[in-house]
Amino acid sequence: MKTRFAPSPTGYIHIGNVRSAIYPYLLAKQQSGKFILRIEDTDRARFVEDATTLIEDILKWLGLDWDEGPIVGGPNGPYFQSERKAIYLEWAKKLLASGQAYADDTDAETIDKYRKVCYNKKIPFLYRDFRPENPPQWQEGIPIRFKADPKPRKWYDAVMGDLEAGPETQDDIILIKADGLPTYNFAHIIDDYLMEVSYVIRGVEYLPSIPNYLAIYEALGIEAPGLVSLPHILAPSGNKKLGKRDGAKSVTQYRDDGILPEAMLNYLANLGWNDGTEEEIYTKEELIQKFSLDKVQKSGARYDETKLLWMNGQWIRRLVNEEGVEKFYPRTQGFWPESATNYSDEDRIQVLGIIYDRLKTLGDLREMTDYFFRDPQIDLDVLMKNKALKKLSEEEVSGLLQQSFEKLNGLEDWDEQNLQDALNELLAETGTKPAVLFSAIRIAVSFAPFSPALPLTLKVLGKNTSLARIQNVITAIEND
RNA sequence: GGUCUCUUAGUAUAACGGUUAGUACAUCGGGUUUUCAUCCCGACAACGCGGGUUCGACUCCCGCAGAGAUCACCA
Repeated sequence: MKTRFAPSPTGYIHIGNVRSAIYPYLLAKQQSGKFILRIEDTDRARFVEDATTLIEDILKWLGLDWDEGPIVGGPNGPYFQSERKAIYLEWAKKLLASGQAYADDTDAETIDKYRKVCYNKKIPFLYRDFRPENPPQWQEGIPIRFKADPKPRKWYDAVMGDLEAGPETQDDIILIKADGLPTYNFAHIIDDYLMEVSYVIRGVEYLPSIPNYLAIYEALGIEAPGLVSLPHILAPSGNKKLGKRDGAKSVTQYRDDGILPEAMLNYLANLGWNDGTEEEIYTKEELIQKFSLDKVQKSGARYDETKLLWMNGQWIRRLVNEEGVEKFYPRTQGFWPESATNYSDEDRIQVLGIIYDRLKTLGDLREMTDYFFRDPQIDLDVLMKNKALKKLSEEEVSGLLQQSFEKLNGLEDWDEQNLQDALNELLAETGTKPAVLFSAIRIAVSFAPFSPALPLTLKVLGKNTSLARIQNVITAIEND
């Protein structure tokens, strides 16, 4: 079992196209086979300088390590098509020699004329109907065309099932362009053969071209690999496939926003595939074990970022619960607010330990933890207009805070249990409901729209900070 | 227009021809000593249409409709 991911370095990788890396990877690993990365850079006009690095970074981030390809090398390199020019030409010449291909110097305008003739007659345009009678001798600079031998074709697609196509689907396609580089249509066939790829997994947009590929395999006298078509991932709205124009975010962007690779892999693998059970959280290892092409959905699946976010939250909780906060902590590097800069890892781990179950992305840390690292801006309106406090006067709130201050100030050990007990006693002593007392303290200490459970928040804030903040609010009310 | 493909709630999906058509996200409601979230409970909500085959069809067959892909010296 050998599979491949063969992207073109034409820009960033978005969620619409990583899935065609994920499935081949899973399949290869499942069968203890090899996963190849090949860069299809034959289109020089669309070539983007850093795109290859970007592709490599994303695959590494997702944990999709390739066994052969750029960086790691392999027995059938090079793995950049631009470096394989001579190989393609050699194979094209074989076809030329056997009369299964021909040199064709017909210019674009003439071809366009043919096309228009058919268009006006409302008949399908097939270049083979206009095949030049006396093709020139091939020389550099002249494109090479395949000489189609159209016939009914049948093949099996592990996702789509049994497929067939008539002769009208096959035409004289360009094999080698005028610039001497091969077209995708030809290059991938040679590469997959030479690299011994056993399953070619790609998007459905290639499906209409498969009869042509079958014809080329036949002409070359080589066996076709398994041909698999993957349905598109659809944009959130409309019925189009997800693409850059729909604002499809790059995978890099999601990584930088704090999506975990586990969640990304899990979500994408599950979009259009399930193992027949109701399970939907899978580790990479489970995916490798359970994935199968015949359970891949045939229709396009709509991309749903909300579910990705939900799944990311699930993964954050799962990882923290399984391996502990300390082990998870390094992943949060770079996601903390500026105010946390001068705090130690230990301090941040404490905060992470009480806030992680509210995170949807790691990026949420920036918004949700600021008050742990610096004193919040006191805003008495926020305090007094709070749902639970708005019926109280400033004096009453101030009184509550004063009582709380004294009670908490008397605490010897500032730990969760003691804080909880003290708060319970305060409740009895002040004769207020939790909603009132806890809201007052919580807001005084954080001025945040929400925070973790009060005893935990106070504990992590520490005695000095907590008391100082309460005192500051009392003073602010006095001066109001 | 030709060719090919697809069709279960808003979304992703499950259901070897026999189920009150299941699950998850989203939405709405409720519960857990504040808030937000987690967690738990509950509600809403679907077999594109029309024929057949069958005792019985989401499931098999045919037709229709709708949607998508593709018809490059791009991949």
